[in-house]
Amino acid sequence: MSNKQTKDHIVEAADQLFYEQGFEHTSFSQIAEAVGISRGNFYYHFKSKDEILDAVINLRLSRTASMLGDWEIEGATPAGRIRCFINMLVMNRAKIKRYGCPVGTLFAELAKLDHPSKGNANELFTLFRNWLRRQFEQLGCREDADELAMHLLAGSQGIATLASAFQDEDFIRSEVSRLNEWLASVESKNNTQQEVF
Amino acid sequence: MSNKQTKDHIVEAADQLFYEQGFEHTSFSQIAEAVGISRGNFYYHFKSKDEILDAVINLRLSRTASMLGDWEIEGATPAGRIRCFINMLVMNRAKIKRYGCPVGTLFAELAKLDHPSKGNANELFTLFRNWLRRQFEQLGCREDADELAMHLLAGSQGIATLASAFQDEDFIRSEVSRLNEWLASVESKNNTQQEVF
DNA sequence: GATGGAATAGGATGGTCGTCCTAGAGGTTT
DNA sequence: AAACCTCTAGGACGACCATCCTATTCCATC
Repeated sequence: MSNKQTKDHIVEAADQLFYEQGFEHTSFSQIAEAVGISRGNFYYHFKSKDEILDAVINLRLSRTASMLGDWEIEGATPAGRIRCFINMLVMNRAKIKRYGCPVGTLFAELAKLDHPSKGNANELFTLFRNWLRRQFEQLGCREDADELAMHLLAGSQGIATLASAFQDEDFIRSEVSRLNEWLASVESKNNTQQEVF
Repeated sequence: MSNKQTKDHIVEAADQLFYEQGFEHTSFSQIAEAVGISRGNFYYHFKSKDEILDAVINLRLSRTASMLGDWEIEGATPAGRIRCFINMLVMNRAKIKRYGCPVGTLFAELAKLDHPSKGNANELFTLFRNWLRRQFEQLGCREDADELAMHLLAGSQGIATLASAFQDEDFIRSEVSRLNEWLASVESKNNTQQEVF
């Protein structure tokens, strides 16, 4: 099936270009050039540019889901799993510095365009939010689990934004150690007095 | 001088539209319609769309600078002035929810486009960063003033991003009280033992 | 009232975009 | 070998965009 292969190539090329240049600013010609096929041939595989966007979002959703699945195994404890999330910032620091967070920047663009797929893109955030919430619940923070998840998610978004703005990878490192210390304090507060702020 | 007035009207209309829809997605026709002038007449006042963008950024820079000047008067203490910054999130919560942070979203878009004015837009961040750094210095945090300023700036960016993504104004409120408590802890740590974490 | 520059209107232009259409290449089935 | 389906190429189309051009209006100055 060269059909499936070409379709996947298109989605992967679009995924990368949308990340680097944004959705609106990426044209069919650019994707075609990246894949090595003709412009008009797109419409055999996709009905519209929006359909490619949805495919890209679905690709990112499934990749994110499998990454979260890996972390479930990698991290021995709930706190260790949350640290996997935090470490993602350091792992991807070079790309974050250049292009920002793929989740945050895509959502921001689609929100400005008021694009129909805005909601789909938001599922990426929800995926992380729910996963983090479950980890905090397992940590014993039943009441505040979702609030802690949101706080951590917001922290990572802010770090990515400023690291990109000031072209500063060291900032990522220092904020990540800050987050790790915060996580440790949440852990200890919860272990000792079962009360998490 | 109806000249100056028209020019200002263009910049103000562009400022608003760029915020609501993004720079690239806003066309001359839309700005013209908002101002009530003809499309072709733009080029008497501005040589290009990029020139309008620069004028918009300068407008935002001067407005921001005057706002920071106001806070110098409003806030009796350095901590009070920093609280002015934090409270901005609550004051503008409705617009942040709809369109995100004007500074962060503009920079994110220009960064993706790799636009020449990316650096100018970044000056907005620098304005806040330096102002906050000075406040933390006056608070007694000489060593860590810039780091604290960046941390707070990142916090506000993350809050704006997630509030917009999840359409949640309450999240802004809860994170703002978190920030205020954080600020109080920075204050007390610095007053009592001259050591700021 | 005549003159001239400031300001405006609106059509023309060239380019790019997403989309559509059609001809045909390649390989499988009958 | 003929019919057929999958896939591809590449040009055509209409819309929109930023930009440019030119005729015209407005208004102050003489």
